[in-house]
Amino acid sequence: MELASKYNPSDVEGKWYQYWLDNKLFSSKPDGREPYTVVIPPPNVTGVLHMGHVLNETIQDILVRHARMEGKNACWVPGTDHASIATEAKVVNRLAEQGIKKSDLTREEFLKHAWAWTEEHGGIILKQLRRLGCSCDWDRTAFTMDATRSESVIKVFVDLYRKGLIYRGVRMVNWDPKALTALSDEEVVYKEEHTKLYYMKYYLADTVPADAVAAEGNVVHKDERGYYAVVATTRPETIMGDVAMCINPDDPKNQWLKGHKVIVPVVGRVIPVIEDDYVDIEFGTGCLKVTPAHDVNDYMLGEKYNLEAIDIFNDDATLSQRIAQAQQKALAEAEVPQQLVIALDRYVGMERFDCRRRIAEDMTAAGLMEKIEDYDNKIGCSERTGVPIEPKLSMQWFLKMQHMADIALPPVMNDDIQFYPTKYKNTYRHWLENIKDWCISRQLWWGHRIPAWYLPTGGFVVAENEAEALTLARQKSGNADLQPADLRQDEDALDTWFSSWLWPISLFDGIRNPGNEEISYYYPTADLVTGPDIIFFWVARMIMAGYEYQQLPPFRHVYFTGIVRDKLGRKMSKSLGNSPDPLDLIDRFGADGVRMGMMLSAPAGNDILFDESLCEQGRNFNNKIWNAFRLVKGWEVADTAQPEAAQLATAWFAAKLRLADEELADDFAKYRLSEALMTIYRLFWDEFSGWYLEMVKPAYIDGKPQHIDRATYDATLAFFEVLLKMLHPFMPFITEELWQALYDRQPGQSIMRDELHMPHATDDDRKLCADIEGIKEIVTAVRAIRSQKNIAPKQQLTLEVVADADTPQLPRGGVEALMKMANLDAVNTVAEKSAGSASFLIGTAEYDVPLGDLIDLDAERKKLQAELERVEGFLASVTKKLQNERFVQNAPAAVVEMERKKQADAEQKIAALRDSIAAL
RNA sequence: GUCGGCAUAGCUCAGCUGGUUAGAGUAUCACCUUGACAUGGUGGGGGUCCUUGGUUCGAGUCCAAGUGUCGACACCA
Repeated sequence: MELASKYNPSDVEGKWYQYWLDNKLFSSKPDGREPYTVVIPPPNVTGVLHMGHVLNETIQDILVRHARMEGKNACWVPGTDHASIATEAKVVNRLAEQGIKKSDLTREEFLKHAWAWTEEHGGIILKQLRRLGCSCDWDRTAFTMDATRSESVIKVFVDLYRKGLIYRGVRMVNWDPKALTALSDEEVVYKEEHTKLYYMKYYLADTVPADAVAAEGNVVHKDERGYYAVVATTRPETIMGDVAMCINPDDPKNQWLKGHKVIVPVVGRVIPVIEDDYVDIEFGTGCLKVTPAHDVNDYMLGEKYNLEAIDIFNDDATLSQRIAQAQQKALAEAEVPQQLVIALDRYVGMERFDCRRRIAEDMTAAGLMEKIEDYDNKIGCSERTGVPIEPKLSMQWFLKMQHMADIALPPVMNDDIQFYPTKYKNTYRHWLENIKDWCISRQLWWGHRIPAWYLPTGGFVVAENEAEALTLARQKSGNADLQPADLRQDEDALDTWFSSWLWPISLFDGIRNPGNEEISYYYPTADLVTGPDIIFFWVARMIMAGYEYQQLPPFRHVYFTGIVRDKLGRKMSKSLGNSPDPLDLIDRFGADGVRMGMMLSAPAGNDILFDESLCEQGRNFNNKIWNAFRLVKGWEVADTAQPEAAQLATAWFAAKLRLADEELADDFAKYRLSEALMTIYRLFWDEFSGWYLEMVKPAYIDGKPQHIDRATYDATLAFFEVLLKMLHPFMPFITEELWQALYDRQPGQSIMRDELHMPHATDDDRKLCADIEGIKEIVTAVRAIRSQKNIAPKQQLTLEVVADADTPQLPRGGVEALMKMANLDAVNTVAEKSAGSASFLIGTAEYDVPLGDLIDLDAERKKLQAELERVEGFLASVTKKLQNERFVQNAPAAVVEMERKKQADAEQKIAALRDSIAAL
């Protein structure tokens, strides 16, 4: 078999993926084995693969393939999310490009377009996951809006409503004026902005007695128009909704305002001054304008003091006609100076930020603005559309969360569900302890429509379908003649997360069909791999749903990945253009190379600084494996006796593999996947290729490679197979390719199903590995001498072992191995080191290499002198420790003993070094 | 503002319940066009473990304060 000297991933990756699919190697059915279940965090149905996915999906695939090779029944369920608001926004945009406005379409027409878009773009990302090698059970592919999932969502809504956990009511919600929908608190992100703080004049509407004004501590404003209070705000346009001014009753500056009335500038409405200790005396002037319709805290004040809420905006955050009406009403009720009033008609229909600019200008011109200052503020914006949200009073559906928090907090706190890294337990607890009700209705069409029907006479019923709704409606209204057409279904859809919180259950049909074989077998799932940014959106809510509907956690472990950043630490983003296209990377480095590049620096929970050079490292590793394979498969086998060196090498490497397996098991148990990969990387590159293969490799005689003995050959292939299996979860493609080529395989066989079970390592294994480490140290020392003296690797040298009671006995075959690895012609035991030789110490054992003319006495002396100084320094620190009585008294005997040994060894080394220097 | 994480080689990070004058990968330097692999081999250099105190016989590791940095949450109109 002729093999190219370079591994070419594109030749093999597509081939083996198809092979895995053809042979149904990813598919899982309940059986007697232990299940290992992972549900994918469903990507947006119309999304495309980005680096964050690559990280996330690679980790899942590693865990799944690892479990599969342990003999578990691994089941990784893929699927996509309908992403209500994001997808609807995309569809609206696309329609806009075609000149179609959403408002011109009926719900049915719009949904037709949305489904068309979904079918056109849906599933692209799932295809891309195949390029990455993901071993999902594709027959199970689900969608949050497919029939099973949709029915599950509706069933849960009805159930929660009937339990009294879902209610409908008017509340202050986060309104997205671009998407024209309410949002949950979690969908609001705060952005730092440079804004202005406007100080506006609110003139007194009545007379203040002179003594009240004169009282000490008051800060009084007065101009030719009279007395006025100053109110600071970032949103001057909202004065149109002002219904009160509020001061802190203990604020000395504003005592004179108590019990009076002020005039809202521009608007002309006369409003009372109320008192509440909510107001911060230190902020601004201590005077707060109260606009209950447009601020959460003002809403609270409005409730408390029974104030009217004047909604000044339309749904798209343009100024409503209502402001003009309210002004007319106000002006009719009280007489106010003309100069304080501007007719509000001019602002009607204006966009909110235009209005802010205009009203600030108008007020300044009218002398109603005291001053304007720069101000840094954090503005709540819609996570999806990016526009500032508008607090708005609105009728919505809510889920009561206290009960959910009560069932979801304990299991995480007591580690029934384990978080990696554990720091997220704090974040989780904090959120659950301060939880608010979840606004679950969205003014969108793309999503699960709320199963509530309104009766013609008022009131509503909640039911799983129209027929059931009709029955309930007839009962409720007492009108047995009620017809379907008399009922009107709620127009709103549910929050996307109201379907994804059921994902681990609904994927196994556990909502519609409780206790079925699949849900009983696969649930709880094993590991969830996701980003900490959706800990509240998704993780916490899945835990709630899990306990509410299965009385069990949805998963046992949560692995939080970090954010993928570029090598400068910047978040990858489209606008920065610093995000590589994963498919392009796969084309260039192979999927295995990209997976390795991703995993090399991805400790759980830390952000990862992604650098293409890591993929290059992955590709190089592939090439290394490939070439090791070429070497081994190129050997010609003969039935000759196994050399002692090879006997030793095979025994050693077998032990090494057992030890490595234990290390890997530990890494996997702790989810330290990048460390596991690094362990295998070094095992393959350094130990196997660098040491083992070099030890057993047949020599060349007269330019011809010798044959290898069968025992060594067989052992080597077996080692290779174990290494491939260890590596398979990380690099599925090359390991399959080589596993298939290593031995004759039956059709349909795969490394994926070739379980890896290693015997435990023993103390003998550890001893043998330590012995080999000793040999490696000697080899390295001889190589260093070559390097320093510029002696060609081909030139043979002689090693002398200075015999001594402490000189370690090399294991059988050790000398032979040593000679081969260090290219020695002999290893002689001597009583005294030769003159003109370079010497070195391994532990306390002394070795030297006679160099004849090549010896540079000066350099040698310098080297030995430096070493002597180092050891003397070391000895000094050890001796100091041992002279400290308190150390000898207090430290454990074993520690003291070890220090004594170090002292003795150091002394011995020093003596040997002095001898060597003298001998020069 | 409240809470939390992190700070170790140029870079990215290990370093477990304190106990060899601190390790890996990568980068860098020197040498090597050897017969699996130059996407390679061999060897080398590189660290006041953020600062200051404390506990201890002993601190990279534990405690406190500070500095820097990142994040979560809460926000002042």
